[in-house]
Amino acid sequence: MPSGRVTSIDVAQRAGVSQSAVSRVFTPGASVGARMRDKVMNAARELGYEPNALARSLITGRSQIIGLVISQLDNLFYPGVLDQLSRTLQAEGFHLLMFVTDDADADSLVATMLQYRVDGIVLGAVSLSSALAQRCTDAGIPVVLFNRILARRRGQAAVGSVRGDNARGGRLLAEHLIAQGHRRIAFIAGREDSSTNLERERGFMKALERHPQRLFARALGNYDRDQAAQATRALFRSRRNRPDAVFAASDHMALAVMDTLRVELGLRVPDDVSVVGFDDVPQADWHAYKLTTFAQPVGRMVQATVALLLGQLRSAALAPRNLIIAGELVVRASTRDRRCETGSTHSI
Amino acid sequence: MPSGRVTSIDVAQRAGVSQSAVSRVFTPGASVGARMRDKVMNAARELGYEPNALARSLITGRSQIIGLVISQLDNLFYPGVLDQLSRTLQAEGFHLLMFVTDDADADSLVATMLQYRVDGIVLGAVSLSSALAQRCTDAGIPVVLFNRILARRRGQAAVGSVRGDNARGGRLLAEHLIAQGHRRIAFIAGREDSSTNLERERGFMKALERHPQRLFARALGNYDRDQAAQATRALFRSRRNRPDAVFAASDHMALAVMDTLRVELGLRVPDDVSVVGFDDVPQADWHAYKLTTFAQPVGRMVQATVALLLGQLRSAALAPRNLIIAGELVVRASTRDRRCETGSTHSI
DNA sequence: GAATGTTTTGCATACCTATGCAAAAAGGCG
DNA sequence: CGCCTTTTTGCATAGGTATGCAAAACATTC
Repeated sequence: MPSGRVTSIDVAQRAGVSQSAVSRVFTPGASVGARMRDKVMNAARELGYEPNALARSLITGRSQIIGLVISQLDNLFYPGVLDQLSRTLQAEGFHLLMFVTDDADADSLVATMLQYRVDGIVLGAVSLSSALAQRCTDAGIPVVLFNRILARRRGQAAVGSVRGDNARGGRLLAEHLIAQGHRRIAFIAGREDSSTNLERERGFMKALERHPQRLFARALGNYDRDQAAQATRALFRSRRNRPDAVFAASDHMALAVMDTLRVELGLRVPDDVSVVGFDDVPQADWHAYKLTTFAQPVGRMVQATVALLLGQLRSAALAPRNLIIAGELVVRASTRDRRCETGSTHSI
Repeated sequence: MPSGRVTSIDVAQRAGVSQSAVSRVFTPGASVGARMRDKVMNAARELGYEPNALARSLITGRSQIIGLVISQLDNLFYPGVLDQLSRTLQAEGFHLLMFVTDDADADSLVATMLQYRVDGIVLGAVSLSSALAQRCTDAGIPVVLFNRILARRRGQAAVGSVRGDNARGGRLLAEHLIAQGHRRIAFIAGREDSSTNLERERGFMKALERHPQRLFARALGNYDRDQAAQATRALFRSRRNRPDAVFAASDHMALAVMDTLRVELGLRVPDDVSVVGFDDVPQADWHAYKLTTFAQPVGRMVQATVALLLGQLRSAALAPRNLIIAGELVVRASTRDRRCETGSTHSI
């Protein structure tokens, strides 16, 4: 019995067959006789043989590994994404090579992933230089941006993307606040270099202008809990001239806003101030918050991401696409209800 | 210029040197002359060459990949763990191959990881059959259980583990509740097949008995939010005979308990009921909760995990160890304060 | 039982890099 | 400049598997 790692050759010798026979037994869909299969399987079991996925990948050119970069794991939206993505890919026989970063761009990590010959790349809440995107495209490795989009210049490498309907979400939230009679609406922005914030803010602002209404105040939260709390304090510094509603560009920030309003500033939500967020993270539905928000359907977004990835993988000719997954307004109890002032919970 | 994947041979030809020279340039610490290095680097840059990590791993026997199985990503404790673990390993030049599962045991996933010849394995909130643990040990692959421990039988393969001081945490929480005058203390258990729950409950019960005091009631929450809410309803079904304090075996459950108590049952925390949890997840410190809990230091636990893993990797002789990382009681406002009934926040 | 078609098997090679060994080049010193 | 030591380089091979091709085994039909 061989001591260290046991190879297909060891199994072949033990079973009295050729190495290629062993290989075929472990290759789904290969042509193997029943008797041969039994002999090999027995020998393999006795020796504790497992095919070496690295060697296999070296030949086939497929590693069955998808690289993932994620930048905001503390943002409550992303654990769910990771969970679903991992499960979905596992079901398709792929595995996740994971990278966490704070950088807004993922270039160095993507370079590492290229060394591992990943079959595809998912970038969550993170961007990519066009130079590296080009390298991926050249290498035939599909890239999908999750929740981001690349400003596409002429002649630049095309990478796919999946995102929620940020513009529509911003608009619906604005319209909801206006419909509830708010006239002093403030906005707390996410990272200003992110396409999500850009689109959400733009949709929001357009809806305000259409009514017409000016933005009452604006502050920067950078998708960070502490900065969002800080921004809230700044917005409510004056005792005379305060907002009567706040739109935070993500639930993660909106929850911090609610906490700050209630505990530090002694204000009631929604009686004194309405708060809305974006994403519909699990915590938004917790009794303590019941946050009105725009729901991004994580499940469908992940499905789309995987579909895009595998589609390009299986047919290299397939052009990358930029998908927008529809979401919906979820009205809970963090916004006042003009018609019946009970603040009851209902969603549309 | 070669079309598809560019190899070290392509670079060698372009630079007019041998393939081994190219290899050496990309191998840290190899002997290469300055002139040679320049030639090779230039050729590599021009062709866009990246060493093939798979082929490299095949030879060196080191993949620089650590396999991770995690079973409860929805549990608020684990995103932080994942974040830190990934960063720490990245800093050491390792990468994470990630698997998510619901199963309590990780056998099938570990088998897959063995195929990828991972250098080490971290199992988060999940267990392993002794048979497969043995296979890992035989293959020289260190395994570290995070937040779990394996009942070790005689002659069984030894795997390392890192966990918080569950027993002490349980004891301190019990003593705190008793010191605040509670006499009807209920417990909501996590998964009963988990060592964490076992140890926490045992420490808790021992402290109760020592005072002496009986457990008022017990329910099962399985580390799940909905089940914890359900358990809360069951514990408070009777209007006459209710607990005056609840210990939930994890913060994740404790937060659900607080929500259920306040909103569904109209009880005040801590005035009517005190609530304590375990872990000190970020949300425990949110204004809406201010949960008294036992803090597990994620950072130090991750450091220990990585140290254990790399230690065994670098010196195969090193025996796996079972480490317990000290934590501390964090008293916030979810437990009543006997001395001054304001419920102010302070931690010890 | 021969002729034909189909499935199963083995042989040899390719995938891409690292590394031991020996040869070559460079450096040091009197 | 010649000799010796050290560094740099190339050669050849190994690591473990998949796969095209041709040979062998088997099945089918008349």
